[in-house]
Amino acid sequence: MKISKDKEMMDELFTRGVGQFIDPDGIFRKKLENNPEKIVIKFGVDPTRPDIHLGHAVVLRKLRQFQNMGCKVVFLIGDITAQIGDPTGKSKIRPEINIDEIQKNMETYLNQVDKILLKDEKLFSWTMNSDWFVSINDIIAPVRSVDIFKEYSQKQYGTETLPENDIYNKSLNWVETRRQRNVIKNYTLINFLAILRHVSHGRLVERDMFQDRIKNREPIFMHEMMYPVIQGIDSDAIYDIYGSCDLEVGGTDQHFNMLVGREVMEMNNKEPQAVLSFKLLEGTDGNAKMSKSLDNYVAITDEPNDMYGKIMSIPDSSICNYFELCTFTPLEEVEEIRKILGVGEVNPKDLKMRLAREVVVIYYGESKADEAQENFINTFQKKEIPDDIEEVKYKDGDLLVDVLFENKVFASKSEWRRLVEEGAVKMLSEEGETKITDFKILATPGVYKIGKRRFIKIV
RNA sequence: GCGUCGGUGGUGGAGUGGUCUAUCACAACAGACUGUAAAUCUGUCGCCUCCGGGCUUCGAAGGUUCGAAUCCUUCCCGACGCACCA
Repeated sequence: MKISKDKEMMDELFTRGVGQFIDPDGIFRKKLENNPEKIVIKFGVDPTRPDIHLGHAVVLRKLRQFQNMGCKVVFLIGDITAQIGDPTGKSKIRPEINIDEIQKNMETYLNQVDKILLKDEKLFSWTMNSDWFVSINDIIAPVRSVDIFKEYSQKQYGTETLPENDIYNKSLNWVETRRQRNVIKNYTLINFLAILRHVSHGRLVERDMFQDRIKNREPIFMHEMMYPVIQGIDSDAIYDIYGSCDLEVGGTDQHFNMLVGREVMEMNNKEPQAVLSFKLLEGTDGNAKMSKSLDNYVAITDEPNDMYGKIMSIPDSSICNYFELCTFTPLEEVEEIRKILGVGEVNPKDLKMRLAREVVVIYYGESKADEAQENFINTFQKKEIPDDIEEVKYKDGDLLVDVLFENKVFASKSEWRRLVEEGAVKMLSEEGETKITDFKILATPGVYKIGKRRFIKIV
């Protein structure tokens, strides 16, 4: 009985939310069954986007399941690769980001991860790919530029002591941290070229998005083509540092890159990693994938009310996917929901409310979820004033426009003018709503409603 | 290196001397309606305004012109072709 239950769990582990699972001879699965505590799972993290949303959560929640079985999860912070820009999706070259920013982003990221993952030393670790792609020379050399920089700093600050974030100090720091982490390997140009010997041009351009670009006569830059190889080298490095790299997880958009990792490991005579890629969660607008730049995401740090509301705004067609990818609702039940929805005998709104509640429960618990549900019903179904509203201070004689503009409630005064003309701004009181029609009205304390869902309290 | 074509608002993509803040679509925002922040319909969609208007945008910098996104020069970036060949 127990065995069949375990098998069921195992099956779900490799199917729920999964796009593809590559584990040719079942090596990974066998190891998971026999020595889960020896397994190292790699997960690449983008240090430019510190907010974790439900799309990432799909992967993270799966990682947690592996942790529960005793596997170690290693976050790979792609500080170098972030500067390259994964060619997936947009063709834009990403802006350079500096070390401080990465550090800050990673701190926020790792704090949020607490909500889902365990962080014991045995089950969790992280590393950055600058640990093996950057050498000290990259930071302090060429010597000339450092001298120039020193000179400049001294002029700027007028002292002999350099500021804390001075590049020279930074490089010393860097040596320290690097020593602490005890990284063995450095990838030099020679290593890199040796690996590239085994990677053909055809292999790299075969991916759809490059083919599309070629067809559309759009540019493909060399550094973008190298991206999968570099990501593959990461796996190789993790193997060296942690003694193993058994599985890499990521979205289906990462599938190709992760497979290249297998090849790199193979050519270095290592057991290639298994690859588990996840279906992409669509955004709240129902199309494309959830992403911060498209602003169609639900962050796992969103307030319960917000989280609930955002999920309520997904189109009906996304309900089932969300159930599968974002909740613990058993798969048979999800299937049932799919059927019911198809027939149309249930109001999709009710299913969506259940969905929204279940997701909030995962991150905030039952009581908060109930509160959020109640708040939603009150605000949007009964049209009452929500509980917590952003507050903004005013001084006597201030115009309402200025108060709101200075607090960045909207981006320009023209926007305000438009909203007023459209009758979108209302002052709320005991008696009901009063539409504001004069855009030069003086600010008075009270609750204001802008559009359907923005509330501002002036105090 | 030579040649051809191209670089436009959040995105895609029109416009090749005045009527251009720039057609259109998507996104976004608002109003109506509803089953909800879904769908649909309507409107708005550079900034500032004493509502008369003023100011700023079409890769960058100059120039021609009464007037330039549109013409010229130089530069930057890309696609394609030719040449060169380590």
